[in-house]
Amino acid sequence: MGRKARVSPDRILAAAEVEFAARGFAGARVDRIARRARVNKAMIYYHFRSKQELYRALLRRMFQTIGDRLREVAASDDSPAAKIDRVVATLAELVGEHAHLPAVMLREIADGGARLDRDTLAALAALPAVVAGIVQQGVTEGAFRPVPPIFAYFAMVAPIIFYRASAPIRAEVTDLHLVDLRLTPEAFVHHMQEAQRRILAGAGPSPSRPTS
Amino acid sequence: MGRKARVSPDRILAAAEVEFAARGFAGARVDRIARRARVNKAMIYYHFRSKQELYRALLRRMFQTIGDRLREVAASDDSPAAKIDRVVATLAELVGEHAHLPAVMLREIADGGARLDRDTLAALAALPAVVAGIVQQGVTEGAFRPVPPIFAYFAMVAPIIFYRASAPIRAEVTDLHLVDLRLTPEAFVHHMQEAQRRILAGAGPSPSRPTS
DNA sequence: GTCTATACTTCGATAGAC
DNA sequence: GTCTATCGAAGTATAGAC
Repeated sequence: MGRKARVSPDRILAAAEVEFAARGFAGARVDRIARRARVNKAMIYYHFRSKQELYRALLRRMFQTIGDRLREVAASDDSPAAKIDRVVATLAELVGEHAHLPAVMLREIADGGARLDRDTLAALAALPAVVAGIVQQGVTEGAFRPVPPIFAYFAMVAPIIFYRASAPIRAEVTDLHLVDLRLTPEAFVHHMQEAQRRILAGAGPSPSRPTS
Repeated sequence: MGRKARVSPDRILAAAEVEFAARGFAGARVDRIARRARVNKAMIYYHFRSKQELYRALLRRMFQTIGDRLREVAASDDSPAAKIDRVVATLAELVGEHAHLPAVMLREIADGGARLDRDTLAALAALPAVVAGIVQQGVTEGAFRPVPPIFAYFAMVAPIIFYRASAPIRAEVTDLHLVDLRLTPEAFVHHMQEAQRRILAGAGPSPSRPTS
């Protein structure tokens, strides 16, 4: 019942992701999205009301996807340290699967969230909240030292986004023999996990030291 | 002799920085830049050849400024650990002084460096090179463990840029009582310095341990 | 749900006088 | 160096047939 009705909006969203990621909201062209989605331009305005509404729908879906994956990790019964490792790996996987996600997030932050409605903002705010929960758990169990949630979040997320989104620039810089900026995704994730462990590690080296 | 001749281009660049940071290249309007710079629009095309050339001139100047400040730190005779602290503080200062710098960098990365000419690319590539030099010095002196230069660079720069550029979104999220994402710049810098020290710290806790 | 044709607007860029 | 006036190209959005 009505399964085909979804294929058009979904193809539009997929095409929109590529276009908005590559050019930003202002630079994106509805004609190009239509062509890539192999639908008529009028269909975009039929399914979504405007370019802006299409953009919002895309962002809601993106943040929801990320949040779902992170909440999965947070809900597991792994140790806090293992959860942090998994959060880093999960974020890296997500940006690996959805190659356009980093650019969209970068642009949205640069825009100051000007086009985010309340629901989308809530979905975005849920991301640092998940990380905060894991850190809090680690602190309670004595494995982590306390750090501000938003700091832990940015220390984790920002380098991953930068690393992925900067791939074209790094490749060009390396090709021009300016500096060698190569680093495999696997090595990067490994170093990120080590870094987060070091950032969050409690004062003492012993895994479970009594607090008092 | 001819000092006044510079005031117009400089005012244009200053206005362009605001406009490009807030709206991106595609979203920026030459008319708005002209109005903000209090010059006639035709003057922009007289001093710079096009919107694109104006944008490039702006980026060159930005990366040059950052590079100069970082090279100053690298050239000092501080210890590598102290230099890392100063690099973090310097970057934080820079984005504090030039509030529009983070957004421009975010957008340029998202664009994949599409509008960077070779000179600008070289000025950008010099940034991780400076950090790499400091890390290398620390490794040689036995104070740091070896990490890939581009990793050390992103771990340092990405959170700072994100933190600054996300200020409007964080404020809105906090105001809507979704989550409390407040964190003072001073506290943020302090935590960043601590984090970088932990990431780079050599295996042993002793400051100057003989290598062999 | 789908397509064609087009109205309406905005914007980058320049011509040409001073 | 500076200003006015304007061209021409895109671009969003919709009307209306099927």
